Amino acid sequence: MAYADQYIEKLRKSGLRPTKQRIKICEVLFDAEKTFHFTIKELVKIIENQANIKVSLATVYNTVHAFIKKGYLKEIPLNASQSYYDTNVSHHHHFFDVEENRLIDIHQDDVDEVNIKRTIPGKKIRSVEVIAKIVSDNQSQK
Amino acid sequence: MAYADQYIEKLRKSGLRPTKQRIKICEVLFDAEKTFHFTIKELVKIIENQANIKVSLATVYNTVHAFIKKGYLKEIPLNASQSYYDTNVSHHHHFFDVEENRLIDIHQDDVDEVNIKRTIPGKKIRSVEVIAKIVSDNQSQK
DNA sequence: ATAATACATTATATTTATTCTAAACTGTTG
DNA sequence: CAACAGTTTAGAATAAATATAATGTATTAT
Ligand SMILES: [Mn+2]
Ligand SMILES: [Mn+2]
Ligand SMILES: [Zn+2]
Ligand SMILES: [Zn+2]
Repeated sequence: MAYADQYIEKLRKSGLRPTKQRIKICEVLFDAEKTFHFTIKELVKIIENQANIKVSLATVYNTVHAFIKKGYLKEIPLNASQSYYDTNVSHHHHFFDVEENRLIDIHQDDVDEVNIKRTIPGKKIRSVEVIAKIVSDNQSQK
Repeated sequence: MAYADQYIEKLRKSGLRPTKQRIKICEVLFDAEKTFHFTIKELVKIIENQANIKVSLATVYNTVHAFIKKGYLKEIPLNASQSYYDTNVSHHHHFFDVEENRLIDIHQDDVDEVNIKRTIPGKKIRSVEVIAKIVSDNQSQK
């Protein structure tokens, strides 16, 4: 548990006390070498599989929302039935594989700056996100 | 009810019989001079306000989904709690006013073609959508 | 360290969007 | 018009998300 201090700091900065449930959540979210996308249900399953401790749904939701508010996680709206979350909080875009229901990151560098030639009076742009839906390329013809 | 024939045709092409409930739904959706965005709840309210007939939630959901499948409506994912729908089925993008929870169309012409310099083997892009979140521009300084 | 306090966890209940069910009803076809 | 296929509907079921409130734990004060 070498990284525990970082998690404690993250929790404290989010206004949360470092309890063992929350530290476990941090381990799963921020210990991975790679960032990843998840649903709450998947996150709970990961925690259950790799930990001996029990974490209630309410705690997971509360902690995830605190991290979103603080910018340690991002929420990605894809469909109405369920939220997707992202441990990659850098500015980036996504492919969404509609057949496999899977998100794939597109680095900001891999998309030319999106130039919107229209403004709304009294409003400013806070963020711009691109979602490219992808499907199997069944080029069986020819 | 001059446009009824068009609605009947739209329904038939969607594989639906033209019942009076469905024609009423079409009137609300496709009679407007302008396209608009709506939630199911809002659509039901509009129907209730302007019609003498009763339409059940199940019928509204089923009809909306049939139209989406046929391409007469588009679904716009914005948050996990509720789906937004769009009667503008042309290729376009959106501002989303996060304070007022309101969608605003951005014509395709108002956004330079989004150039994604990355591909996924075996997959092809079906659609590309841009969502720009906007907030109040409180330029009280200076 | 101990006690007091504030905050956290949890099981459970609630809310709400969406989907399902099955009985009554309606459009279509011959 | 009869027969059939498809439709509407109220209400039930489902499932994500949030709220509640009793119990437990980290922190702070003593
Ligand atoms: Mn949604
Ligand atoms: Mn839901
Ligand atoms: Zn991502
Ligand atoms: Zn639109």
